[in-house]
Amino acid sequence: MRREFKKNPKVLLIDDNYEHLAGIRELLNLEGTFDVVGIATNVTVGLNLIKKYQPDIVLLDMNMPERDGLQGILEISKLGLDTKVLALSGYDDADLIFRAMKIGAKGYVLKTMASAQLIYAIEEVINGKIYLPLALSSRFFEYFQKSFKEEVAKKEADADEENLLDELTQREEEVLELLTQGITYKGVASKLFISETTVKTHVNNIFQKLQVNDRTQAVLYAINNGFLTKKVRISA
Amino acid sequence: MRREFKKNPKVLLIDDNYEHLAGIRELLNLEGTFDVVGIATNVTVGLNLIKKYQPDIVLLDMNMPERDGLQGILEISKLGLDTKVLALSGYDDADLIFRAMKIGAKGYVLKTMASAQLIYAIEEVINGKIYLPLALSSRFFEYFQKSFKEEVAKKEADADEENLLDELTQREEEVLELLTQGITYKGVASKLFISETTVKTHVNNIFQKLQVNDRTQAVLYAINNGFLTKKVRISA
DNA sequence: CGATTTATCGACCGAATGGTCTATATCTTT
DNA sequence: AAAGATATAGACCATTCGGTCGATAAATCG
Repeated sequence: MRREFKKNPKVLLIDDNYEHLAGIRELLNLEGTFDVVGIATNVTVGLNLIKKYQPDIVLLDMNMPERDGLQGILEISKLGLDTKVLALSGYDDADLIFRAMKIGAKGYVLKTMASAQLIYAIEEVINGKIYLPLALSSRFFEYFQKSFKEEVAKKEADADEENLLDELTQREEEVLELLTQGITYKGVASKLFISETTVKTHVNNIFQKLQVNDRTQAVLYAINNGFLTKKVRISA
Repeated sequence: MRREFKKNPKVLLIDDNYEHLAGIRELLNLEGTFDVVGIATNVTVGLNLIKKYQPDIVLLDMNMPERDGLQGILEISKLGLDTKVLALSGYDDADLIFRAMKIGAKGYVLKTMASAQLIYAIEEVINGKIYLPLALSSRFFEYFQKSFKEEVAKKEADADEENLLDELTQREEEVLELLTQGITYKGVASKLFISETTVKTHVNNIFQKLQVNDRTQAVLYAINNGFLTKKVRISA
C-alpha cells in the first residue's frame, strides 16, 4: 500500500472560466495535500459531482451566468451533506459578500489573492473555521452596519415618538387583539363575555385613539407599530 | 510653539475597573501618539466627558453593571458626533460581539490581547476602518450564520409550500393591494375605474382563493405571506 | 368628596360588507 | 371550434360595521 496515511481532503471546483478552473486544480495538485475530485463549469453539473464524490469543500465561483453563485450555495446546502462552500469572486462586492456569508458560505476569497492565501483559506474552512480575509471582512462589516443603521435609527425614533397604542386601555388592547384576528363584533362580545354594544364602544374609542376609520386600518396600524410583537421585543 | 505638528487623536476610556483604566492610559501615554483626554468608570460620566472633549475614539468596556456597554454605544451614537466606539471585553461572547457590531461599534477587542494589537486596533478604527481580530470575527460569523439559519430554512420551506397568493390573478392582486390599505369598495371601484359590483366579485374570488371570510383576514393573510414585500423580495 | 377615567349597555340608523345568482365580452388554450 | 379562465356588471338581501346619543357603575385621582 503506497497510499498516504493521512487521507487528503476532497476538493471540488466550480467556475465558468475553464482556465481559472484548471489553474486552481494545478495549484492544488502541486500543493499535494488536496485531492481535486472534480471540476465543473456550471452549478448543475457541479451538484451532480458533489452528490457523487461528497467533497469536503467546494470552491464556488460567485460570478456565473444563469444560475448564480448564491443560488448554488443554497442548493449545495439543500443536499444535506456537510460539504463546506468557499466562495470565489473576482470583485469585493460588499452586497455579494454579505449575502453569501448570510446563507452559509464558510469563506470568501478573491481570485486576485495570492496562492498561499487561497491554500490557507481552504485549510481553515476544512478545519471547520470560517475564513474571511481582513480586507473583505472590513467590507462586510461596513455593509453589515449600514444595513442595520436604518433599523437602529428607527428603533431610536420609535422610542422617542409616542406610540398611539400606548393610549389604549387594557380592555381596548384586548379588543384590538381580537380584531387583529378578523373576529366579528359578535364573536369578540362572546369571547370577552360582554355585549356587542360594549364592543362597539371600545372599538370606537380605539379608532379615535389610533386616528383611523375602520378595523382594517386599525389592524394595519397595530401591526406596523409592533402591537403583536410588543411583549417579545428585544432590548438592543 | 512647542506643540507637535500633527495633532494626536483624542482617546477617551470608559471601564468600571479603575486599574485596567489606568493601565490602558499608561500604555497609550507611553506610546505617545495618542492624547487620553479623559477616563470614566461609568457611562453617565463618560457621556459628559465625550460631550466636553469630543474624542476621536472611545474605548468602551462592555461588561459593566447598571447601564451596560450596548446601551452605552447607542447613547454615544445618539450624540450625533462622529466619535467612534471600540468595544472592550473580557470575554469573547458571540452574542455580545454580534450585537455590539450591529449597533455600530467600529471594533471589538479582548482585554487579554497584546498591547500591540490594541494599539493597532485603535489606529485602524481612527483611520475609519472597522477592526475585528480574526479570532473574534470567527466567533462573530458563526453566530451570524446561526442566527440566519432559521430564516434561510424558513425561506426554503416557504418556497416549497404553495402560497395561496399565487392563485390570484393580476386584477385580484390589485384589488387586494387596495384592500390592504383599508380602502372601501366604492373607493377601490373609483381607483380602478370599474363598478363596485365588479370589485365585490373580485373580492369574493379573493376570499375563496385565500380561504378567508372577510377583508381583515385577507389583509392578515397577505401580510403574513409577504404580499406587500413581494416585489422587493431578495432572491437569496 | 368631586372630577375623571374606565367599563358596561341599549336603541336607532345609515353605510359598508359579504353572498348568491346570472350574464356578457375577451382572451387563451386545447 | 369548443372549453376554460378572466374581467366586467346588475339585482337582491342579510349581516356587519361604524356613528351617535344617552345612561349606569366602579375605580381612580387629586
